[in-house]
Amino acid sequence: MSVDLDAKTRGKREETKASNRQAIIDAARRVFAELGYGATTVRDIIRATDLASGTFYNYFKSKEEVFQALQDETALRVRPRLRAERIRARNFEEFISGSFRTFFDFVKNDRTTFATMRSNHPEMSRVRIDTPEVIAGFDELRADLEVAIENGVVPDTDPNLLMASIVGVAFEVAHEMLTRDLAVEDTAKFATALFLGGVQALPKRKA
Amino acid sequence: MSVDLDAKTRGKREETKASNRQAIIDAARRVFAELGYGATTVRDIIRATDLASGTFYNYFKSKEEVFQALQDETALRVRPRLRAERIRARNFEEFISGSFRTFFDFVKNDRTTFATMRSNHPEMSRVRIDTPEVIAGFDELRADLEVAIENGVVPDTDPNLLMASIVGVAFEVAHEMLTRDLAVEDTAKFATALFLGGVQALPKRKA
DNA sequence: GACCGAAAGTGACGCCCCGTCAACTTTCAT
DNA sequence: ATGAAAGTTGACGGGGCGTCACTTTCGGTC
Repeated sequence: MSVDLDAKTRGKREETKASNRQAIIDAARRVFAELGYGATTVRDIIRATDLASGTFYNYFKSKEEVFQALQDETALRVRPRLRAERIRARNFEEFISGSFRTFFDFVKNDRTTFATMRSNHPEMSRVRIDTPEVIAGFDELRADLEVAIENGVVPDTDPNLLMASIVGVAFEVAHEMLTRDLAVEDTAKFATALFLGGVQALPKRKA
Repeated sequence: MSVDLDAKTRGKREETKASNRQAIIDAARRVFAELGYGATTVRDIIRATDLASGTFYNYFKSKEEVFQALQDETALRVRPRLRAERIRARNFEEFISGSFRTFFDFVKNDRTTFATMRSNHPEMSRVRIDTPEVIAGFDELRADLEVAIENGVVPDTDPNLLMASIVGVAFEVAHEMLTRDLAVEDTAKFATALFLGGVQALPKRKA
């Protein structure tokens, strides 16, 4: 149905264009997961599809760019959940705890994505890439933090530093959670307590 | 003098061995800084010395391995400073604030190293690699945290989660500090306040 | 339905990097 | 002085890179 609809709506041209792009992204996801980001080549990716090597470059400039597309796909799945959680929150505690719980839950249920997101060489290095979609997600978070500050729920502190702290803790603690197979709930409680206690003590923002 | 001494002590053999190794590491530092980690090749590094390509492989297996050596050199410079600061600390507040101040100070005065440490593709991705020396530094920190917990200065919480949080905040906030050219003192105050306030609220460790 | 121009796919090509290895040079102990 | 061990060298086969001339596919026009 939807294929027919797509075909009629977009024509065969656009149709295969979209499906080729997705085929490359899907192949990349598989290959990255298997070989690790550093070890995989554009050739590995294209070999995992039924396209020719030249075709790859009609869609992406490099493996970095496919990787970014993958990141964006991931961010696109997580962002709405985080946003929903923040909207539901009735105070700063729910804001923080809901965000951490949602993020850790995603990480736990999607280890592979998170691992690919973080690791170049398995077990050895960790990477985090900021793509437009990821940046947009961070901006959204910062905007909400600023609202919390305006409402006096959070002291008038530097929202960017606060955001950086939250992000740093989220990623690093998530890694620890996976390494030691901790429960999402406990991990979220830890991170939440740290920030709820800590935020009250933060220094006032400078002029 | 020291060259002669070295020559006599170790013989010409060991002498040039050490100097070749260092030449490669130094070249790597320059090339990484100029091209970024991802873009540099083993050939780029070896071309920046007066050695032949084959010689590289007598010293390192890959560019990853040189990179690790660089990381270790960095860790070797920072660790003693952090350790000294921790030993000087007379309570948990000094422990935390001294560590953050020292680390941020290092980052500020050594932007290039930190940038190379963190970035593959300038402005886009960030990487942190755990080499033996880095891991040893973390272990040291965790051991001191455990002592603080035993002494009752810090609640009986999970030291690994606490360490992950500190590390996450340290790196992420340092990045923010560089990006916006914040003062070391202010940045350290922020991070310190967050943890001093937060630590008291942390959940008790599970059995 | 035949025709044509544009869009997309193809894979061979030239370039460079990879890690190895046989030949060569240097060191050092005798 | 000499020979064996340690270390250096760069050429080599294998492969990935990004490009480009050529082919195929699509869709609008008559």
